[in-house]
Amino acid sequence: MRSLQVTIKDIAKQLGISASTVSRALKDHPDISEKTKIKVKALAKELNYKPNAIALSLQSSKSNIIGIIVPQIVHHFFSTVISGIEEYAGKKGYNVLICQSNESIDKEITNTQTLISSRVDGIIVSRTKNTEDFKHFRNIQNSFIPLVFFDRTCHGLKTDKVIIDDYKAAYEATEYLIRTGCKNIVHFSGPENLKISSKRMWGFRDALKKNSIPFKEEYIINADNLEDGQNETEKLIRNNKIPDGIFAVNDMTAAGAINALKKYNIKIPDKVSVIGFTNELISAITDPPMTTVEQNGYIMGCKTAELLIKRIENIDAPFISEIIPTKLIIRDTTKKN
Amino acid sequence: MRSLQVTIKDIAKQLGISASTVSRALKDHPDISEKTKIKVKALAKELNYKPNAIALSLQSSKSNIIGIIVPQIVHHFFSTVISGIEEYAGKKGYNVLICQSNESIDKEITNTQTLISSRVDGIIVSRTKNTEDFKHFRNIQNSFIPLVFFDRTCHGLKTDKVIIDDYKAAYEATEYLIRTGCKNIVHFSGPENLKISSKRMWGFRDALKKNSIPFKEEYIINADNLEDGQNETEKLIRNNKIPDGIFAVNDMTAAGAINALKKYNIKIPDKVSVIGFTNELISAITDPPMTTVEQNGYIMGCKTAELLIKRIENIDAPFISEIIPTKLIIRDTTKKN
DNA sequence: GTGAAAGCGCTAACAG
DNA sequence: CTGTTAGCGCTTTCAC
Repeated sequence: MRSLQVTIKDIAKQLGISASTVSRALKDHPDISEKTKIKVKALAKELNYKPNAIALSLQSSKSNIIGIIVPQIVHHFFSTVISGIEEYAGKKGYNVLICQSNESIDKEITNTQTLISSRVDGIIVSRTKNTEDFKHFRNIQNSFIPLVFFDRTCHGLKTDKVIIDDYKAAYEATEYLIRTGCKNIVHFSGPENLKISSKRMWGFRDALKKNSIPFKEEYIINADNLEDGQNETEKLIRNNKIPDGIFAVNDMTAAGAINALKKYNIKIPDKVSVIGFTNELISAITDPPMTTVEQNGYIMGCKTAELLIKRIENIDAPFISEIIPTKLIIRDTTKKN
Repeated sequence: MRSLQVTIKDIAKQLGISASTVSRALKDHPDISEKTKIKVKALAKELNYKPNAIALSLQSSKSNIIGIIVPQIVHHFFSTVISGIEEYAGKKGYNVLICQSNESIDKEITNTQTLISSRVDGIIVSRTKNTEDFKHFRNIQNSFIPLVFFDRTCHGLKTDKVIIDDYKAAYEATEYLIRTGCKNIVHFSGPENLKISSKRMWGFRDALKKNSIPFKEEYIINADNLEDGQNETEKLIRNNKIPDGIFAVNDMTAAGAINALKKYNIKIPDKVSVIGFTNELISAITDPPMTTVEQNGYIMGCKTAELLIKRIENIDAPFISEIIPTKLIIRDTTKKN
C-alpha cells in the first residue's frame, strides 16, 4: 500500500543524481544546467510525478488549506457563499476543507479542533444559532490561526468579518411596505441572540417608528422556517388578526406565509404584502414571485476569502468589517410604488 | 510566524523526557507508567497541544481527507449529497476537501491534479456535462487513489459508483402520467452524452412504447434549466402544440414549464400535467406544488462515502454499483390516480 | 553546477 | 518503563 506515488528520490535514483538537484531542477533554480533541467522534467512527466503537498506543508508550515465551518451546506445561502470562497481561494492557490455544524454547538467545537489539527492556514465561520460561548473561537485565535466570520458573527471577538447591513436592509424593506400602503405589518423573526435576526427586527421596528406606526409586541412573531411561517400565518388568519404586510426574516418563512395566505384565498399583494430575505432560488419560484432582499452570497464568499487570505499574509493588519451591499428585489408579493 | 503551535518536543523538553515517551503517553501506550501519562496529558492540555495532522499524514501516508469534485456546490442536489458525504465521512474520521468544476472540463482536470497532490485518501466525483475524455480520471486510478462516482458517472471506467435507476424512475414517472390520462407527453431532456439524461429519456420512450403510445421525435425537447423550460413550453403553446403532459429532466426545468403554462392561463394539472426530477426544495414551493422524483441525495452521499471508505480500506474488493431507490412524490401538478 | 546533511512533527523499531 | 535512531518527502543551507 505504501509509496505508490513517485517521489523526488525515485527520479534522482533513476537519473543517478541527488534529490536536491531534482528538487531544484523542477523549480527552475538558476544554478542548475539546462541539460539537467530538461532531463529531470522529462522523467518527472514520464513517471507522472506529483509533488507531495503534505511534505511541502510540513516543511513550510503552510497547508494552503482554508477551513470553513457553516451550519448547513445544503442551505442555499451558505452554499452560495461557499461557492464564492472556493472560487476565490482556488485562484489564490488555496483549497477548502468544509465542515458543517448542523446548528450544534458541540459539533462546531469538534470542527474547530479538527481544523486546528489539520493546520489549516485560516478558518472561515458562520456560527450556529445557539452559540453563546465563544471559547472554541478564542482557541483558534490563541493558536494564531486567522479567523474570519461572515453573516453570523460573534460579538466581542476581534476578527475580520463580512456582513450585510441587516438593520438597513430590514428598515428599507419595511419602509417599502409602508410606502406601498401597509399599515399593519407583522415581522416573522429568528432567534434573538443571533445578531442578524435582532438587527433585522430592529430595522423593522425603527422603520415603523420613523413612519409613526405605533409598535405592538404582537407584531413580532417567532418564526424562521417554512412550517413556522405557514403555521403562524394561519394562526393570525384564524384569530382574525390578519396583517396587511408581512416581513419575514428569510425566504422560506415568507414562502410559508404565502402558502397560508393562498390556502385561505387571501389575495397577495392586494390584501397582504409579503417580503422575504436572502433572495434564494425559491423566491423567484413562489406564486406570485416574492419580493425579497438580495444578500449577494457569492460576493460575500469572495470577499470573505479575500479578507482571510490577506490576513494570512499579514497577520497584523487592522481588523476589517466589510459590509456587502444589499438590494430590495421587487417582485409581485408587494404592491407597486 | 513559525512554530506557533505546541509540539510534542515542547512537552518533552518541559518535562525533561523524550519525545517518544510523550508520543506514547498521549496514546495510552501500555508500556508507559500511569504517572508519566498523567503528567504528559496534563501539560498537553495546559499548553493546548493539538497533534499536527500533517506530520501524521506524512508519516503514515494517510491524510484522512476525501476529495470531492462536483460541477456546482450551489446546486441543491449536489449540496445535499455533499452534506451526506461530510456527515458519514466525519463519523469515520475523514474530512472533505471540496472542489467545483463549474461544468468546465479544464477546471475538472486541475481539480484532480490538486487532489492528487494533496494526497487525499480517495476521490468522489460527479462529472461535468461535457466530459468526454476521461484521461484525468484514469490518472487518479494510476495513482492508486480510490475513486467513486455518484450520479454522473463515466462509462467504461472500472470504479464503484452510486446511482439511481434513472431509467426506471423516468419510466415510472411517465407511466404515472399515462395512467392519469395523459396521451400526448413531451420530455424536456438534458445533454445526450450524460448518461443520467439519456437513461431518463429512454425510460420515457419505453414507457410510451409499452403503453402503445406512438413515439415522435418532437416529443423530445432539449431543455434542462428554468429558462429553457419556460421558453420551450411557451414555444409549444404558441405553435399550438400543447401537450397534456410534461416530464422534465429536473425540477428547475419543470418549474419553467409551470411558469409558462400559468402565464398562458393553462390549468395545471387539468389541461397539462407536469412532473419534475430530484425533489429539490423548489418543487414543494411551486404553485401548484410539483410532482417529482425523490432522488435521496443525502442517502446517496452517505452511501458514496461508505463505498469510498471501504475501498480505501480494501483496495482490492470487487467494484460495486449501488443503486439508491427513488420514489415518485405525488403533489398537485398531476391528476389523481 | 551539484551533493550531503539537517530538519519540519511525528511514530515505530530497536535498545537498554 | 523510557530513550535513541531513522525516516515519511521535500527544501535549504553549506560545502566542494
